[in-house]
Amino acid sequence: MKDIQFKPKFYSPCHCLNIRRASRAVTQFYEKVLEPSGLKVTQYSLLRNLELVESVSMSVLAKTMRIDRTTLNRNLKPLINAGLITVNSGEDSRSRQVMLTKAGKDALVNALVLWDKAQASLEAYLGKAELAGFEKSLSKLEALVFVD
Amino acid sequence: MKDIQFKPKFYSPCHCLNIRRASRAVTQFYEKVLEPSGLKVTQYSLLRNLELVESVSMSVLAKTMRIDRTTLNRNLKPLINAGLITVNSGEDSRSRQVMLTKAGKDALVNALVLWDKAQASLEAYLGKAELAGFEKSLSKLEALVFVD
DNA sequence: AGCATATATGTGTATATACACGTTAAATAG
DNA sequence: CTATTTAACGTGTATATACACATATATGCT
Repeated sequence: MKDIQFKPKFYSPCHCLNIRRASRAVTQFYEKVLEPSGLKVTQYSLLRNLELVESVSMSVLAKTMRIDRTTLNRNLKPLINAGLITVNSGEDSRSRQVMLTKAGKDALVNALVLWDKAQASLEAYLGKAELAGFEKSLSKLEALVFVD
Repeated sequence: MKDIQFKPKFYSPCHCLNIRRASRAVTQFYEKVLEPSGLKVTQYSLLRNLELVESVSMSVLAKTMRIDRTTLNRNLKPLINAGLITVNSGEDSRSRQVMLTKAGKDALVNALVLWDKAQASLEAYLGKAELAGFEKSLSKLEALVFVD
């Protein structure tokens, strides 16, 4: 990580835009680091969650990952096409059980090193203390979903 | 804003996912408040930026708003279709000048009240002090775009 | 003027996000 | 056991995001 050039900060009043811009920047940073693995950060996170369980239904996975169910549905598509996960019907013939393939596990192992690097870079960049406070706020903001 | 139910926080290590989830939550919150105006928060922000100038080229607008040029291009489409903005060629016949229409100005006036409400809610929710610190971190993270 | 380069923009493609709506199957009420 | 309700999904549609690539025009150099 080389010299950081803090560009002059233009006044931006909208809290929503502020977090969206930062979210894009952080995403691009992670994507760049993860790029050699061929995985997007969203895809990495999906595989990462699947690693922890034998198999999960889509609803449960969506709830666990706190993303919209229909978004999850679409996000799984590229992983299916890439052969990194499989989807089968469970006992409840409505539900669909998602699980990692061997290739998926391999991809994950490969990406893990890169992800670690991105995480460490970010921690060094912002500092552990500031990052901790920052993420506490993030956590609170996430609960906005439940507020009218 | 009624009682807030802080759901049990599941451990989520990835800094990138954390900000992405929070960004989604904040976005959904703003969208809900802005909904009566018929504008998305992104669209509101575009109109808001156009309010400040007679007309701007796409590149300059993208740079000002710190969003990708090609993203801007796509984001303007719905506003053009809704008749809220117009796009004309400037003196430099490569550049395209964007400007608000009367309808666009009206829509903006209408949305402003709602946006104010959303802003105030968020400030009350997180608290001015915490929000200030939080946005300082956001600003730093935004600069990640310039980091290798 | 003529050519190389830089600038301003659009498009193809792929992913991400989420609301509204529809379908199928399980669960429950009567 | 049938009818209604609930649960688990998928899809249509629309927006957001961004990289790679293509096009047109302005600019600078010789």
